[in-house]
Amino acid sequence: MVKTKDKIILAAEKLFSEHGFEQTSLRQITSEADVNLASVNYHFGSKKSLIQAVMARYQMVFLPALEVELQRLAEQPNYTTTDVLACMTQPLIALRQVRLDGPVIYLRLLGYAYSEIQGHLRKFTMTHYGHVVQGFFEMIQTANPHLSRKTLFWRLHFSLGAMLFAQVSGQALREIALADFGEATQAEETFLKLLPFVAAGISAVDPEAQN
Amino acid sequence: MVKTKDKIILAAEKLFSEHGFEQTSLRQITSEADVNLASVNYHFGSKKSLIQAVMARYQMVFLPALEVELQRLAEQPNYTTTDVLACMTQPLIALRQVRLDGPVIYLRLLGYAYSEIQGHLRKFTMTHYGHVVQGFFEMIQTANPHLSRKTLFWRLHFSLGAMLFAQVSGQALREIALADFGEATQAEETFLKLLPFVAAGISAVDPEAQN
DNA sequence: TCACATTTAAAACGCACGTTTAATTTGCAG
DNA sequence: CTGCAAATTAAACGTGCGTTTTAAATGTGA
Repeated sequence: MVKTKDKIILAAEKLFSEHGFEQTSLRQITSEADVNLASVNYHFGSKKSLIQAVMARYQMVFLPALEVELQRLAEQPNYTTTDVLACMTQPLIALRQVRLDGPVIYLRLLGYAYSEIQGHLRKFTMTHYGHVVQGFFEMIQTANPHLSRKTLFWRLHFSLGAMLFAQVSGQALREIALADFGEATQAEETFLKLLPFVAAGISAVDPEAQN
Repeated sequence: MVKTKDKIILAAEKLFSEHGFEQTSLRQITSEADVNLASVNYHFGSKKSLIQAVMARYQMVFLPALEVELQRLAEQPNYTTTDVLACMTQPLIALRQVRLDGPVIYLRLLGYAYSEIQGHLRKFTMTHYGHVVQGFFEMIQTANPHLSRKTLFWRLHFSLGAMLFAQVSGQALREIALADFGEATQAEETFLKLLPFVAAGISAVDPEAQN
């Protein structure tokens, strides 16, 4: 028998990833989960806490796995931007342990988390996994010694934006692509197409560096 | 004497660009504009119509100006991705006619429009200015004959995502950058930093093209 | 089986929102 | 000045939300 708490989590993940956090009401979630409305507040305390619980379930798998991959690469004598970015693929695949469609779900949740409650997720992530994020940044810096920290900071966030937009708008974009020139794109394929784009963007020569 | 309708538009632009469309209530707008709550529905019919009016005011300046720039470049024997992207800078500056801080306002509005009401803005833009968008796409294609339409489609939307994220999260990111390593970034500077990133990402070699 | 803590259930609360109504004020042509 | 349309105002409406309350049902250890 499936516990009420688990039914809520599963339904919340699904609806949050499809429509965003604020656009999803507790009534939709409890209806989808086939549980009573009040049980969310009983088991999680508030909607905000439910959101954090949903995110934490994925973060606690993804970020430690990312840390392992980064440390492995850090032992190499040298590495490229692409190498560092590729460290994310295995941890993403590891999210299948959480849920069969975990990788897709997580990327979408990330997108909504950043675009809706910008500050909260970043604070939570930095508090619990700040050293992983920091390490990632340092390795990108090592792979691109010609770039200033400031330029790198912005380019990493441009990359984040590209990824989040692709995930959140992914379904709509896939439909447009299909209608415009009849080529379908798989959800997982989007992330693979993203990597060379982001890698080239990050490593681009900085025009300002000539100053 | 400033008309009520104009006071509403000015206040709405400001608040929409700061907090997004859905996060901004009509009560906030009418309070900021110092007009009666009901006057929005009297002058614009609905909140949705107000949003469209706000967006249209910028689109009708930006997109025709972009068309002019693109046509000028198209007459050249050849051009690069950067050249095509640079066509956007003058039309952005032209938005100062609409409002002193028009360029910044417009980019932020774009960001929220895409992340909140994804379908609507695209539909509106394509209906009224579809040929401009189409022309932009074709010129990027011409500048990158080695890339498939599918790859180009996704990379252009990655670029859009990078820009929108930078604008919407721009204020928060600027504060983080300042706190993390003490370097301030101007709002207008963000767009300039974006161009080389996006240009390199779009023109990157496509690993899939080897297949 | 009994007593007690845990969990579920139905209903209501208070709040903020976009919108509508109806009355009043304002602007202006004849 | 008069009369009428346009504009403004204050108040209320209906809806959906997250949350709380109170009672009933369920599970559990002695």
